[in-house]
Amino acid sequence: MRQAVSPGPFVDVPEPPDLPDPLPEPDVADLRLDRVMAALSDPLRLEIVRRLLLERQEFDHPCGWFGFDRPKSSLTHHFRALREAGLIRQRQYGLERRSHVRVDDIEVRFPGLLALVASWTPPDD
Amino acid sequence: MRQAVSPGPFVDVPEPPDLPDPLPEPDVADLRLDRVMAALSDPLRLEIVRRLLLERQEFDHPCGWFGFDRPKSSLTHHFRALREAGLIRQRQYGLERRSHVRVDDIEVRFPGLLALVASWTPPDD
DNA sequence: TGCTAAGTTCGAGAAAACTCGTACAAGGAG
DNA sequence: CTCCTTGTACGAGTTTTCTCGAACTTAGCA
Repeated sequence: MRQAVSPGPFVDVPEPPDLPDPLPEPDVADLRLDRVMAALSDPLRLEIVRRLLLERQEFDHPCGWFGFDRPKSSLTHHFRALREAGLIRQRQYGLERRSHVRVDDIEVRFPGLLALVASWTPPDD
Repeated sequence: MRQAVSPGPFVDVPEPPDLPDPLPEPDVADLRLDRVMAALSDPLRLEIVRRLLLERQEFDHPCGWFGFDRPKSSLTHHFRALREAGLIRQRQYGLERRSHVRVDDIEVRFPGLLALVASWTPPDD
């Protein structure tokens, strides 16, 4: 069923059971294109989603895995923006809060969008 | 050649020669995904692009054709945001300034993006 | 019992975007 | 010329977003 829903290049990695509950996030039916676009209008957030897509075979990545040179409170802000727009799902593992892209959900509602993000390259200026 | 570049459902309507020069706009190579996303993060602008796509067989549409109940200065603001992001091209015809989506350019740089906008429906709240 | 590490919450300052009124420019019809 | 229409430019007020420091929370470990 999962593959039938998302025939594109992005397929969710199957997850082991008994995971911690996801943090609050919008339901698939409540995803809004304008909100998603706004979340993806920031270069740092584009980079977060891009790298989550490229290295998605690894398990969910904690906030510090990206190596951004920003204060932790700034990162919290941007990850929350992505989660509240519905682009990523976050779960708490002990101290870490790990994230992954909601590939199936986004692909169903906005097919092809993640491919654009995956092929994005950060501006070099 | 044009069809080879853009095999998707969006193909530019051929334009008659001797058109007025377009207003200043970014070159195709300078289109930035984050800028385009920011331009499409506003519901009114999404609606503008959507309706330009749906009724693109008609000729370019002037600002007032949409019938938005907003001050003219607000509309100027939003149309300029779309043009500066590279989503629309604007030409001056006498008094009117007519707009159309840069379908080929966007489709080449961000394939599939316009399909998402075309199938968007404005929020009903 | 502390100590460290990951990340949050709060709040404030700065920057950007949105909205709109007003004044202005310029084409077209009479 | 005069009036009407389409739309711009400017500027101010408001709202949103971004950014970051400081204090706090919690898990794991020695």
